[in-house]
Amino acid sequence: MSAPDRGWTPGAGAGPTGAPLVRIVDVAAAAGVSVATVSRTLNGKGRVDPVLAGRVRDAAERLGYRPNAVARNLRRRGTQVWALIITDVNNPFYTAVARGVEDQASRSGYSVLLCNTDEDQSKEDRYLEVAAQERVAGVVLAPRSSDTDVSGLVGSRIPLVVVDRELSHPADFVTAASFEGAVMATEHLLREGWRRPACVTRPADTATTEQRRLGYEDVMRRHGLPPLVRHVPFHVDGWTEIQNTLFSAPEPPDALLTVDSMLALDMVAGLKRLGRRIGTDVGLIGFDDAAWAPVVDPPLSVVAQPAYEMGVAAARLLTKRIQDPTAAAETLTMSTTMIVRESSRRAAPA
Amino acid sequence: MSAPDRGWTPGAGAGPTGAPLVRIVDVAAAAGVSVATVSRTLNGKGRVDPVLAGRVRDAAERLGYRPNAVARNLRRRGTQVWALIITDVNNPFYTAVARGVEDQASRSGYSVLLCNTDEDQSKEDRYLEVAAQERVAGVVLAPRSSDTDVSGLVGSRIPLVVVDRELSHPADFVTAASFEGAVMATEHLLREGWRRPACVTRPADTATTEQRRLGYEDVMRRHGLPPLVRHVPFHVDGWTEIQNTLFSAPEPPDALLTVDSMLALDMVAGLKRLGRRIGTDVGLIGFDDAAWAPVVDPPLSVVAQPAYEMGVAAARLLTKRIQDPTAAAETLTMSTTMIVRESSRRAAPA
DNA sequence: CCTTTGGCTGAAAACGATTACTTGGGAGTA
DNA sequence: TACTCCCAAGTAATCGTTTTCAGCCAAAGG
Repeated sequence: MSAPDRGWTPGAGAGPTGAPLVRIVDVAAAAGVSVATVSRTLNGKGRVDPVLAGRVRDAAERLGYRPNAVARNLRRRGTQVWALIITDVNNPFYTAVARGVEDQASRSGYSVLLCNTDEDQSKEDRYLEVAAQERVAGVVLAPRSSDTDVSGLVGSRIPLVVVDRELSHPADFVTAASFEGAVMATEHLLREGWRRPACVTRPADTATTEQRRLGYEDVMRRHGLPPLVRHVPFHVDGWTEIQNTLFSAPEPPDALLTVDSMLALDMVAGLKRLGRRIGTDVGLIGFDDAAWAPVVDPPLSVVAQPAYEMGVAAARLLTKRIQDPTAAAETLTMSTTMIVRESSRRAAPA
Repeated sequence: MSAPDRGWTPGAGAGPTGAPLVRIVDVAAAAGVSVATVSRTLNGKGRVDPVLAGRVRDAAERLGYRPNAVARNLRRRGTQVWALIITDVNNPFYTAVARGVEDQASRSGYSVLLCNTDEDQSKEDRYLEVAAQERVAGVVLAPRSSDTDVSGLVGSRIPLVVVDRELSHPADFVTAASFEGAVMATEHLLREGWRRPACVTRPADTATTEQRRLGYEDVMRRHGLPPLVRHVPFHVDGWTEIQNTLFSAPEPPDALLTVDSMLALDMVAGLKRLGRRIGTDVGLIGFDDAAWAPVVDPPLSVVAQPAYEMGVAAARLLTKRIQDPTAAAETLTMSTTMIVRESSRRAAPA
């Protein structure tokens, strides 16, 4: 039998538009074989006569056949695609994670689709739903908050690895030692002689930045100093808030610990506008070693996270999880390192 | 009729693993209606008795039914998903474009999946193939080079909008006035009194950066000056190359025009290491107004592109293209603006 | 009281691949 | 020669939806 007549013959000078796509039956007809043989040839499964295989490959080539992955995924009940859901493509930490995930994924034969939630709960919900309904092979998620609802993924039995921020739902989890990093940073500031370091952090439902705040407060308490903390929303110039509160108070801070690199950038710009010299009048240390950290004025001290390696680790866990969905959930905490540049050193006033 | 027996009853205390997913037939059986009625209810198409609709929604909720989008896409012959293929997630220009595309897409009811090709031809090929086979509703592509092969998309009749870099294949195209931007920047450098500005650009098959080089050379020629050009590969520290060539020559340049923000960063770091004072010994101006540009030492002059707006425009064109695949291809060139800070001003030596 | 109309409902046919199962022919053995 | 056995190729079931189409029932009109 040949393909059902669609009033159109493949390759016979089809019009500029509206010509139907070529399907496997068209290839089969053109090669004079059955669809099964075409499928087996193109997928390299089962034995097929070299002569027929040649005819099939010729026909496929000639007609410009492009298998419909949607149909294939339906039949195979699975894809070779992961979704990586992050909260901010502008944050170099997450893009570094993304590259790690991507590199490791392609070694295992998966493609990675990146979804940017922009710290917006409704966008995150939407992407989680898309991932669940499109039945991706797995998801790497940096959740907006620990209450992010992953029931869609769970309901669709989609393997999940959480990265950076903890989730209340149990799952494989890759993170960095945020608390310890903040402890290092705060102790460093005090050692340098700063007297009133403050912590500029993100909303309290962001797990990782809370760890950093807690690390800061822990050190302050041990030194008998009153903690100074401000929570700054995403998507605003953090400096405005800080200037109106901390720097308008009778006793302003003399140093700042920021929990991510965008906040650090806001502080550098703001302090400059206010005429405060960083490293002399005010100490500053941030999280994440962005590419620009060494060249700002003055070079920025940071607590660095192994972002790329975290991505690789997350991808490895996801591969394992796909192979064995029943294994117990693992948590991987990678260590942070402090990179001291000039912004946190206490220089003598000129 | 009820669902074919799979040896498992939905909601009847299924085991921890391996329990099949809930399908539409399961919902239909539980609600005592046909699958057609379930589909109509859940999609809000056609009239359905409120009582039955209630039973359906109850059953769907109770069983945790999650429609299989793969099957739906197959039947509907289409998705609500776009692919956005960019060459570098670490480049703030592209992430700004991505946010523009994303915002506009979601206004039109599409979800955007981001693919990062890392300036790697094989990765780009892979993602184009995935997009073509997965039959996404449309693609926004920032091509690696003008020879990027989009025949897969064309063959699968997938609407395409090209952004930033031109493609030899005809398609809707959104770009910025690179040539004019480079002309502005070069004339500005000469006006400030720099005598030997050089151009640090990317490989010659990158359309946009070539435009910038040409703009630079055009000005140099008009001023009767010999052009100084170096092409720097992606993924390397651009400075090494520049130091070993331009700055090892008998007559080194006294100013640099870089064609993207990562190159500018490399130059700032490198010139510092070499002990050259930017704005005094050497002038510097880059492309793209990255968030860090105002806070490096000294603040970086740039030619800014309206990246976010370019993304929005690309998304608009794609929506139009999807509605009318036959319309003539459009090209949109958005203007660039020069932001002069200190790095390009010629300060008197201290 | 019968017929027409209109609106819901359900049965079944797509969608386009993969793959289990069937079939037929050739080779090998008794 | 006849009977197995094996292997490649083809037939048809399947994946889980959406959507066409036919049928049924109730209401309305003649």
